[in-house]
Amino acid sequence: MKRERIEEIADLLNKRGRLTLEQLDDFFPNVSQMTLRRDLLQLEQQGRIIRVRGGAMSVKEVQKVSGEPYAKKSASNADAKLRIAQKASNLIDAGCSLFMDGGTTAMCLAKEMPDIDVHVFTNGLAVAIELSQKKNVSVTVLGGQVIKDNLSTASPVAKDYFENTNFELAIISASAFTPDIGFSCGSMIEADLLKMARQKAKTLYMMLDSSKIGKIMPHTFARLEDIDVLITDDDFPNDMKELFRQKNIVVM
Amino acid sequence: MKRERIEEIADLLNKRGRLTLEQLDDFFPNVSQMTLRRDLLQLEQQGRIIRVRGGAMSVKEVQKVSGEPYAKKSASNADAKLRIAQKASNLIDAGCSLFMDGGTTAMCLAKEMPDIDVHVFTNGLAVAIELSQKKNVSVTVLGGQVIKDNLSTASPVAKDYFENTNFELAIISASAFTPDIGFSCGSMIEADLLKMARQKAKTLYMMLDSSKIGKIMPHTFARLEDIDVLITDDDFPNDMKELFRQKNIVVM
DNA sequence: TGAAAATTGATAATAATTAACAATTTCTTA
DNA sequence: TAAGAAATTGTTAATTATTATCAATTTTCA
Repeated sequence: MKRERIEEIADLLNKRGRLTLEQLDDFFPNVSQMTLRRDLLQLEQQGRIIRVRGGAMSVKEVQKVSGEPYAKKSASNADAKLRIAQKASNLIDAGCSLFMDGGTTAMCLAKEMPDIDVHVFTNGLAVAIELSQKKNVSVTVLGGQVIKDNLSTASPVAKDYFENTNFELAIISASAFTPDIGFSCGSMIEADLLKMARQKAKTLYMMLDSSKIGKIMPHTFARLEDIDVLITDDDFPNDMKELFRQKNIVVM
Repeated sequence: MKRERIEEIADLLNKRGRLTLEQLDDFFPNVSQMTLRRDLLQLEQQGRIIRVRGGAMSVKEVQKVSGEPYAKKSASNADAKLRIAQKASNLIDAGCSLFMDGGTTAMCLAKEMPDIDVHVFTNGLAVAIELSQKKNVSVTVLGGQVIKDNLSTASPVAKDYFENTNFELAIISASAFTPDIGFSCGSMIEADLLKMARQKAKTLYMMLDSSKIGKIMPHTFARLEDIDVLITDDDFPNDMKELFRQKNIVVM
């Protein structure tokens, strides 16, 4: 009872980096704040977290290069991304081979990923490092020049590389989506990569949090009908869901 | 006035790890607690400290108490590695293009690297992320499967990749060295990569801390006479230095 | 020099944390 | 299995830390 809750809190903190007591309270509605406080105290004594005013933060989070732009960015819409990542992680079976991008949603997924025998291709450096923590996951990084603001790689030779590479599944996310423009992102070379990934994969899962709807970015890499499964959060509008379902796309 | 005080506080925190507001007040009797609070706030915004109830703690302190395997390893002989990295960083000029490996010494160098216009090729994920923090450094990661225990990549196709890649300088380090076996490391595929890097580079700098002397690892990637400059620490034995100098290798 | 900006200090208002104890649950072991 | 001990939990009150506010002071720079 207690033990499990404490482990859950530790997990949560490792994934989210930092939480307020109120947020914790939302996650554990059936225990009092005082209990959560006591749990945090215990975790602090174990050296696993740091209690700060208002809540606590994960030691691991602090150990990651502090102040990096990436860590900051990953905070936006963290709740939705976490839930999307959780859904996505349930769709991954042992023995499969998949592609993931290097975005912040992918990073959430990397943290949520079960430690099972899978092979992951990714162009995200942080994603690769996160996945390397797992014993059973093998990881391949696509080489290329590092894009500093999202710590992912992009390379014109990726195409050649993909020639001899096989994966059933691609799980990617977009920076923007509208029904007529489709899924788009800010960098052409990244769009290129994602396009290749989707063509190569048998099945394409798109992770899209609702804040991306209606936005347009310069480079489209997939149209609505290109995807097989849409993974999103609860705020995703119903009429939009219907649009996907009409094209036989699974929405979850 | 303010600037200095803030620096002093940061220093103090780095030395003491953690301080209460009262302790800080003792150190700075001529400013009010409120001022110290504001200083701490500012330091927190810079990501240099973490404010906790009652006071603050140094981020560096937290980073020390690490559990990750990579972070652990990088602690061994940290002093020597830091000094070696500092020496190496002075040898890097603006405008140059260089290769670095993904080892812990390279990681130190990445941290010490001046923020100047250089291009770095590396197979180290952590190295790449660290270098990405610098505005003027552009980074290319070599793709490949991730070796989990040192977070670097290795790939049989690296060879093809190197075909069209040019750099003047390779700065690498070895896991082991003896005069007759040469420089060696534990993984064949890594040895292969390093061999290619040294053949490709006009100049080869080897960073070798003295603890590596006399050790032998399975795969040799360079002989004594292959290198141009040896960068080492003060404990490096003199007779060994002489050996290098006889071959016209600069020892520093 | 003199006005604007930044820094600082004192106090009040707010919020978070701890302390204390009773109520509940879980664990022993007779 | 039932009584008692130990651990866990919740509620409230007390304490403490933090933030907000505004006036006073210092610094900056035109």
